[in-house]
Amino acid sequence: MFSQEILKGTIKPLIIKLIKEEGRMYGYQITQKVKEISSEKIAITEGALYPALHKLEDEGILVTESEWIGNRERKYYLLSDLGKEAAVSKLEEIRESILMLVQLFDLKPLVYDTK
Amino acid sequence: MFSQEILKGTIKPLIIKLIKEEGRMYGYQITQKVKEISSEKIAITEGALYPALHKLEDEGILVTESEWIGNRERKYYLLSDLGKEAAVSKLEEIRESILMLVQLFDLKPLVYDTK
DNA sequence: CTTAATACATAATAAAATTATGTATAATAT
DNA sequence: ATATTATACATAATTTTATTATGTATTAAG
Repeated sequence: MFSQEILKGTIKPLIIKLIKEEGRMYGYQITQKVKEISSEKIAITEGALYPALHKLEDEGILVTESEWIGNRERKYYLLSDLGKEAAVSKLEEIRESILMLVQLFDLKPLVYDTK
Repeated sequence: MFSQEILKGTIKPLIIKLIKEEGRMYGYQITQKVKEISSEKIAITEGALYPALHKLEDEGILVTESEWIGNRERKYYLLSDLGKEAAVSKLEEIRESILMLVQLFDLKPLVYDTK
């Protein structure tokens, strides 16, 4: 289980992608989801996650709604209207960057499966 | 032409990969090669490149040989014996990391072309 | 009744980049 | 001739972003 390493700089777009898909997510849920989709290989640390969430909120990309589950706060993050717009270009950006890495490191032959 | 952004953390393995392929390279040549293979999209900055080269040298991965082209120094970097060993695992590592990014960001359908 | 899981958060530190600056030679364009 | 661009190295200040270490607190499981 490695944490970020190469994933430096990818946490914000990753958050955006997950929230875009799920509609809304809370911090802990994001850590679990990433653990799941990475086959237990990636552990997002709180020290990276929460500052990133707060920054995205400050940037106006995310908005929050708090819910109280019993006596415990659960802070859901959602895409704002701005965030919904921004998400498209930000995900396109990261997609291009990752494909660039594939190209640079010559991880071809990777091709689009057009099935 | 974007500089690093997502490439954070990838400069050292990239240097290793290029030098492994080319045999030896000097700093400026690396910037040009990266520009070339990225279709002019990536400009490695000196502030990132030279410290990375020096660190790899300190780590014993790279060794240098200086050549004087006229009155101008050209410092070639080569893989040391240690570096040749390390290169294999380091490149496997970065490969896995990039494929992890592909998986996380759902850049499938990307499949191996087995032709 | 203790430990692990859930759930938030911040502070100190480290790593790694950007940006700015510096020196200097060689080639090209005006 | 001379100014600009390209070649070629390098470092310093700053910023960004992560790691590691704490901290608080509730709930579930052993």
